[in-house]
Amino acid sequence: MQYETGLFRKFLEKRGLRVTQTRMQIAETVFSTHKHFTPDELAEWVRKKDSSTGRMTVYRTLGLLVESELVEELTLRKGQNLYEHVVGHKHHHHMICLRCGRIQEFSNEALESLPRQVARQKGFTATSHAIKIHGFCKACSPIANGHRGGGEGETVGVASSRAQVGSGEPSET
Amino acid sequence: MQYETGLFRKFLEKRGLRVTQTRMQIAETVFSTHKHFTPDELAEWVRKKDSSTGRMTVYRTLGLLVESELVEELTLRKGQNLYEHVVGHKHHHHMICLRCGRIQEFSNEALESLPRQVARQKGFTATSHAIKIHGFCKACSPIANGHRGGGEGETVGVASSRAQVGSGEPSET
DNA sequence: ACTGGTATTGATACTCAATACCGGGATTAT
DNA sequence: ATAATCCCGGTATTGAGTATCAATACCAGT
Ligand SMILES: [Zn+2]
Ligand SMILES: [Zn+2]
Ligand SMILES: [Zn+2]
Ligand SMILES: [Zn+2]
Repeated sequence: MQYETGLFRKFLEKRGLRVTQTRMQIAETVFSTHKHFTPDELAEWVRKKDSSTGRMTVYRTLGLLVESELVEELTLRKGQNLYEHVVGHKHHHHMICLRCGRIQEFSNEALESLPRQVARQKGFTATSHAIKIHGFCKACSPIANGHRGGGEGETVGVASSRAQVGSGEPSET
Repeated sequence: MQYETGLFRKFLEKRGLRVTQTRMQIAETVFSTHKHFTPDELAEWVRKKDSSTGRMTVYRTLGLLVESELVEELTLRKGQNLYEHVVGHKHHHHMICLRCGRIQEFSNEALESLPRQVARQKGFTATSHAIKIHGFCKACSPIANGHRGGGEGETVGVASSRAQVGSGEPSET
């Protein structure tokens, strides 16, 4: 985490931006966890150290963190966006459970190189890619079995949020 | 297109919903093209046939079309969501140009089977997946070459919308 | 230390997409 | 015909994210 804050500091300096305590405190909070989080959750965490920190500043700093490529913006669901700290965390993608909303990570060698190649073939220069898998997690698969797809009156695809931020703390590691 | 409307009709009946003219007209409009569209664009198209059609009904019917799995909801960018008619259109994924915003489609055999397998290994039952590639399209690649990534004052990643709905008509095929 | 100039911050107001709600109208069943 | 539903479309509301702006913090030079 020392390392990440160093990188962010360097980024700010290169941009001619000031290294303020507020910014660094937001960054530290982000770097202190590898959980996915929303801007509002982050704001809440930050306010435990400095209750005066405004929502706007959190949004702006988050923007800087994304530009510096130390944080990634995910687009996994509607509602508030999710972000994650990516330094020191193996590049990965996400599986989203349609029933409980839990988000699971995975990574695979072939899935990393292929997209880039396919793009190249079309004259497209890929800089990044994101893979999103929808379905049912281990716990929910048994329940959901038997009736998927089609048009039953069951309404499976709900619950698309919640169930993934546990405590009110970023939680180390 | 005859075919798709038939499927939608069947879906409505199975659900005990009424097959109304408004609903079918919205569905027909959707099925008459394979372009990506926003709810408001769709509403505009539909109003060329029946100017009294309300925005709400378009949203609701679009919801039904998604539930029936005849239409897919994409999550490619911020702002208004994009939708596309998927029946009779080879399953594919998307490349989004960071400069001009153009969206290009692609498909690849290996990329179809792999995600499902990877998910299975983790006890996850995949029902669908989406792959999104960011980068620079053929036209924009030369321009963008030389300076990507890092933290220059260049601000490359703009223009994230526009440039993909040409006419005010759905346009056959 | 003082001063002038710039960057940062946070409250408020605003935009835009999506949803909730409701009353009137159409359709179906009795 | 009458009652019970379902459908429709306008309006109000929510919710996430952005723009604005005055006050403050910071910095460099004196
Ligand atoms: Zn689950
Ligand atoms: Zn992740
Ligand atoms: Zn382009
Ligand atoms: Zn497409």
